[in-house]
Amino acid sequence: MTQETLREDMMDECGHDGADSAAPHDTLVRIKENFVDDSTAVDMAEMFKALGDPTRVRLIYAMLQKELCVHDLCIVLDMTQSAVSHQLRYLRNTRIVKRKKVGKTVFYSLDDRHVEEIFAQTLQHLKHG
Amino acid sequence: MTQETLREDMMDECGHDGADSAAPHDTLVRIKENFVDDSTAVDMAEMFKALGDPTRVRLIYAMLQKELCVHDLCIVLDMTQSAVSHQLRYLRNTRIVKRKKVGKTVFYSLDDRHVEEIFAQTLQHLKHG
DNA sequence: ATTATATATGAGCATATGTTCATGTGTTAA
DNA sequence: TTAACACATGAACATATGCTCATATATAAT
Repeated sequence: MTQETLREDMMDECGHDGADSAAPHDTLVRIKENFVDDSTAVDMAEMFKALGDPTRVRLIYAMLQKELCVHDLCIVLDMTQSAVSHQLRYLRNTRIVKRKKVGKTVFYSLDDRHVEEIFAQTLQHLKHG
Repeated sequence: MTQETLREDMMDECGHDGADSAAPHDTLVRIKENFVDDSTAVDMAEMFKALGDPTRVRLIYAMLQKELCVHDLCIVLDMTQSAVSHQLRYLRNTRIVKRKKVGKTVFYSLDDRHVEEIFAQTLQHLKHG
């Protein structure tokens, strides 16, 4: 066995199991049973992916200070309106930001207070390293 | 002006400025001055990017429960050793996990307590939506 | 020494991502 | 109605990503 997928029904014959260099069978079974739901993992990954781009991080930072329209976000980030608009759509689809239309102007703001906490924790992590 | 980059020196002539539909000049200047360092935004984005994949989310979830060797992580995630190893390297390069070698076995564990908090906050965010 | 085990890694490939360019939609002003 | 403004969006293109396959390295067992 070199590269084929390891399946649950192989756990019994896995020579690794029980050796003191790896976790006992029961432990692995328990971890698998208590494991994250697949769709939850996907949802979390999508959330992080949404935060995983410098432009979007900067957009969020700007909106942390104040609700802003697209035009002003372009100025603050020094980027084209198209690029900013595309990224705002991304953040909107992920429900990270919300829109408020006033005349022909559209204001964007954060849709969730948790993002601020996530940012704070991440900054802590970066300082630690 | 349709698509060219908006620059700071354009803020004075920006007709948008001062209209009640957008932030006044001073506010934008202040936001730009207090703005995130570019390299900080990049670092944060890289951190989030590292968390922004279902496989890596699942790896982290497994290690939240217990330090585990590569072999056992393959079993828990039901993925090939190569795929898991590649992703572990990614997480290692981002300093999210650390290695501990015992004989020919390598144990991986989380290198930072903040990750747990970030995951908790993110779950809160997902529930809210 | 030879073989087996545990993990790491380079190359290749299909797909995803982020920006630009051009253009579309909706709203206000003249 | 026409023009101007604010924003949205599809197509295209270059780069990045995540997996597989084959193979390398390192340690242990025979």
